[in-house]
Amino acid sequence: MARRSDHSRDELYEMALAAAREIAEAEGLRGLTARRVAAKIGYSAGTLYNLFENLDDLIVHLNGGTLDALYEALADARPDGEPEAALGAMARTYIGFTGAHPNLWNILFEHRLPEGQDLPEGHRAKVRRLLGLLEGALAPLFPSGRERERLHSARVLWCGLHGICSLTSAGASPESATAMANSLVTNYVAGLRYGTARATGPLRPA
Amino acid sequence: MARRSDHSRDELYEMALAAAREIAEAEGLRGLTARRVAAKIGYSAGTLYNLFENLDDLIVHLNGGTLDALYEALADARPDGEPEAALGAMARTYIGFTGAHPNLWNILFEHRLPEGQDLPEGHRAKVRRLLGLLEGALAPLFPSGRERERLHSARVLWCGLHGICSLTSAGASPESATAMANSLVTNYVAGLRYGTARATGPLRPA
DNA sequence: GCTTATATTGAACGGCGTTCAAGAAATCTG
DNA sequence: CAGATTTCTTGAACGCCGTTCAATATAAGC
Repeated sequence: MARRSDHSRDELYEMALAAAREIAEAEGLRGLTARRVAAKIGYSAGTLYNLFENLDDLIVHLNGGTLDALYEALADARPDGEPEAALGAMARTYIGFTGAHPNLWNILFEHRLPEGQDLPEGHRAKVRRLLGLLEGALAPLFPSGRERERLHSARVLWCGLHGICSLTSAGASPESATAMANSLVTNYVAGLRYGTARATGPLRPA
Repeated sequence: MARRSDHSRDELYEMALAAAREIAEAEGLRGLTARRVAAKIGYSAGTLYNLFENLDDLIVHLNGGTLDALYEALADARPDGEPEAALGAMARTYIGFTGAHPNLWNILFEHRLPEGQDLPEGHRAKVRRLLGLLEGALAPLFPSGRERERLHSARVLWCGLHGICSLTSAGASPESATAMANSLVTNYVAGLRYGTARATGPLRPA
């Protein structure tokens, strides 16, 4: 019950998140408890409450790290070239990430804050940053001045990709996620390119 | 600690599921505990374990009911006519369902069985039945003999719709789910109709 | 009426998130 | 350096949780 100087506060913070990530990756949300994280770093559970508001807060931080890792993977893989090829490559990278870290990725969506609480602004910013990658790949399809439509299409593709990975991970569709993503990208972009230009108003190629 | 004859086993089963649904609808997974469900129907927690294997099993049954309700809503709303119109109407119905029962719909995906366990076959069948509705709406686009491609496209749209509702519900994309669904359906189907017929091979209209 | 089978329960177990008084070490003050 | 002060850490505790089970009172079968 005494003060220790084994680690600085920042070290402790990183150790706790790393331990949580290890447990989460191996066992998912079910195995991720405050007591186990604490035991894994050799401190008592109470110490975690000096670093995080509570377990929900710890998980939100864990998810922030997952979003960062996802961003790095996608940013590295983003190729130039035709939107179809770029989006296809990003989709494959995304699918690869979900396959490599299924539990971490699932926790991104399984974990929900209690009733009234919203995710911190930083979390939303991380998502926006990811969306920006898709927007970049879509840029050749939209003339300047149509950024709103471009963002809209990026969102649709992002949602579609998310749905593919989500249902694939849930085992509901054993069919290859990659094939579905290819179909989504190919046909949706084809619709944008030569589309019927209905109310949603995608445009002719620039 | 005595046997009662207030309700039959089937009545008890229905009462428990109804109570669970009420709690889940109001408070989500966090409020759904065995003790509270039992208290709500005026029995002890142990009695639930005569009706269900455990709390996970109860939730799986609850989710089965949600899938049934979703199927009924979509089956009722399925219109005839052009695929775009039919799929758009189904998407709006789906989005309406998720808006009317956000917690029930979320539990469908938040709840995950422990490590080794898979969802029962009945659950998969319910999902397949839902997919069948989309396949029906896509039928005019595919000549007979191309059922495989039709199923593939139905899956892609299903995933896309799921992704839209999932991320909308998570608050990550405040943009209107309906607008995104319209864009998805319009452009994806346009891609199928006049598509580039790449490797994934959607066909010309029949 | 007697026996058998079944349903129900309260208590119990271990684990959970979280709080907090107590105390020891680090730090500050002179 | 000593004494005062701040900070960190902890174990115990609280009230939950899912789940099990012996005990028991009732229903069902004969």
